[in-house]
Amino acid sequence: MSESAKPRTAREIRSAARRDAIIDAALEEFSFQGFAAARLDDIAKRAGVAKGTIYLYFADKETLFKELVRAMLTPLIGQFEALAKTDIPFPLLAERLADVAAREVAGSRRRDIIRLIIAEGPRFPEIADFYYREILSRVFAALQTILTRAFERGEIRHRGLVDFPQLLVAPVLIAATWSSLFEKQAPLDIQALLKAHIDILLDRGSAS
Amino acid sequence: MSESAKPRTAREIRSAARRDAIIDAALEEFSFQGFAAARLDDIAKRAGVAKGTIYLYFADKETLFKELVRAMLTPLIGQFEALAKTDIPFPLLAERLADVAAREVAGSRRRDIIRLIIAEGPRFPEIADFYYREILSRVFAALQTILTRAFERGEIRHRGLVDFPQLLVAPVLIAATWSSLFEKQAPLDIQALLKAHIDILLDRGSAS
Amino acid sequence: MSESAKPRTAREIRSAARRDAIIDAALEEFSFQGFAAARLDDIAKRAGVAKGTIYLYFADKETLFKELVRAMLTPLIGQFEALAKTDIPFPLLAERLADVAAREVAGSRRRDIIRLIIAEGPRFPEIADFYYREILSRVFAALQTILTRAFERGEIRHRGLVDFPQLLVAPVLIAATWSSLFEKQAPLDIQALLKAHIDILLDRGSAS
Amino acid sequence: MSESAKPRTAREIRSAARRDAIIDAALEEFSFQGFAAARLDDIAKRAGVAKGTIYLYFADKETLFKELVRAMLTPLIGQFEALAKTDIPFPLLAERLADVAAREVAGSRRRDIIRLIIAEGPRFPEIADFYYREILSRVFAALQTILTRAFERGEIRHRGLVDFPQLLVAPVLIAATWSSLFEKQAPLDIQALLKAHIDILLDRGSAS
DNA sequence: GATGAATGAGGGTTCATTCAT
DNA sequence: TATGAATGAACCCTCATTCAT
Repeated sequence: MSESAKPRTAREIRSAARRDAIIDAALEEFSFQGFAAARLDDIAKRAGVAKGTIYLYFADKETLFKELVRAMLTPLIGQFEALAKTDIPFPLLAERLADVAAREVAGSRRRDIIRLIIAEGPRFPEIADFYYREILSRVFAALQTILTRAFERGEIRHRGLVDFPQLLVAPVLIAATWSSLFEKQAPLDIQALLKAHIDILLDRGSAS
Repeated sequence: MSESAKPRTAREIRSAARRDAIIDAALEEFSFQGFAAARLDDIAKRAGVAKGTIYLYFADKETLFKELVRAMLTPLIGQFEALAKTDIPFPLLAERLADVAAREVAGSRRRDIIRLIIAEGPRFPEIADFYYREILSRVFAALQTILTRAFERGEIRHRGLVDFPQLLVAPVLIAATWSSLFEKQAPLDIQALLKAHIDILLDRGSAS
Repeated sequence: MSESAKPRTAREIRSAARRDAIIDAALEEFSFQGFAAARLDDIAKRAGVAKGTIYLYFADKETLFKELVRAMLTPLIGQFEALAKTDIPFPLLAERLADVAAREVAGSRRRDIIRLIIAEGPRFPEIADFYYREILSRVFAALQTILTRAFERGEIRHRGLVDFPQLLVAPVLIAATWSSLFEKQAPLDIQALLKAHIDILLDRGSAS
Repeated sequence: MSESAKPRTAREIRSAARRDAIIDAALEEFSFQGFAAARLDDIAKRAGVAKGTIYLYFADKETLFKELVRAMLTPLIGQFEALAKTDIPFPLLAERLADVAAREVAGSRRRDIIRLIIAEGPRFPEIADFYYREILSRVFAALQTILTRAFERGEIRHRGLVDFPQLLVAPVLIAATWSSLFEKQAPLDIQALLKAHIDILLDRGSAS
């Protein structure tokens, strides 16, 4: 989870493990309670460390929050950009993207990060900034490449998708929030939802 | 804004106005700060009343929050269900819905309520419950009626949309959150986004 | 103790009384514990208020400390400058000053303030600044006037006293700190000490 | 700086050096911050040792503080008592004392110890006790011998000085605190101040 | 009803002290 | 011996809630 160079000594390994444990616990607490309501006491307890220990790894609550977001999102982007570079037919690519999205979204942790960013973004402009700069802008740049190519090849029929790649990912966002909030009331089959989405975009499997 | 029976006496009118002022102020503060970080002091100041006055209208902070969500959402639903009952062609209906959504979404207040529900839902299951029961389930029931009819009439070509009405509204959600978080970094033309969405669903304006 | 205009309404009177009670309690705690070791909890308890109440009157611990010093010292200076303006013979004036000093010094409160300034001055340059600007510089200006006049009249025989008025007040300082620290080990007769000091300066009562 | 028997082995020498380094660092930190506000972390850093190392040499923070005071003051007294035993004329002796005082006072370290004792005395009665017993009482005993002899020889004309040796040292105290607190606002010529003091006591250099 | 001073529990943060390495 | 990561008690400050006016 930590993006820095692999630690070598026993102490460094334990230290990195602790840092990760704190980040994990923080994700759990922050995403359930929100930033303000989460208590460092609870995070410490969940991470199995003393309250003061958190301050050996993070300057304060806010820094912990920002590091958490950074740690969760950074690994995503490389994986995604790699996928964008492959020159496979769009229908195949779309299905792979849907697969990854469904798994990443279903994996409760990443879904909660998305919720956290939506929830706390206005109060932490740096978070929104970071997220836009490091993640969104790169994701959308890659998407635009993919979609332009697909449109030129005739794999998709609508310019609108090229202009608004948001339309491609919108169902992922709704799936993430829906399953986060209404799982109890009305569970959602994310895989099927995304499949239907792709079918519509590719205009296949229609009608009868 | 208050949904209760119209007040009659001068005192009742003043009282209702105060209640509304508090709710308005609360929306402003809650949606920017989140529930936990918002301060009753600030809400009172913004509403132009003393801190203690809030307790004459709401039992406590949590109750104020729930009443706020209820007050903001309840008026929406009637308006929406009325629209669903009209038997106009789907393309026309879709455009009207997009129009309403764009305006309601652009109107910062409602967009912030959506963000609030996403943010605080997990900590206030009653809010999520209420929202699902009173709003979402009714919205989706209406949508299903509309979409089924449209599908049977051949106005839309994909069953998937009938099974997952979420796909119809997903762009509204992404427009709401995007404009709430990234207006500064990359403003979004919501009207154009929704128009492109409808064009894709109706398979019109495609290609060249 | 508060230097502001006399409060009039019942609430204002109670409010001013509370402020004074807090200042009194703070003096007690700060002068015994020092700034860092003093606990707001103890100050509140001693003042008979809740911890939070202190923050209604003072922005934080540091402000309370500064206000305390200001409140204790400000009333002193006027009284002293008035004395300096009277044109009585120096020997008489010196005795009156000694009297005031002995009483103010013996009055444990002022003596503790002096100790506090000595103790915390280096860490609170603003305190040292304020003390020098508002108190010391004015005291020494007045003293210089007094001593110059006395020297010209032949009431004192040494220029050195005019150049270093500190020599006039040095015994007051030592009396204050001595009685604050070593009362138990070796009580000091402050009145007699100051009388001996004046006798030396005036070169009277010498030898047998 | 350590008063214990000279260490012999290499290890003992290193150990004694460390102890001294810690004491030096502690003096610096304690005298600037006061006992409560000084941080062992900073002392360790300044001494160039790890935090835990301090506990190998001192039981706890309070013990370190007391040892520090003891270590700084003990060497003073021997030097002073030696001076008292010499049978030189009082005017000469007084000038030598003034010289020593000016140098010891100007040397920031000792001056800060004085400030520390004044500041922390009430909270550490043992410190005040120790200081009175080991230093003050012996200093004043020696002074009384000196002053009695000087008075009997006619070198000074006032009994008061014999009864209150404090009057002899008061200017040293004021010089120490003044230069510690108000160097910036109004620097003090300590040598000249003490010279003027002696001139007054010896009744020389008077008038024009 | 309306006010806002007062309360005090709660949480973020610091730091003396310990102890495994 | 020496280290410094880890601990957790303690303290400043905030803020939801109460209540006398």
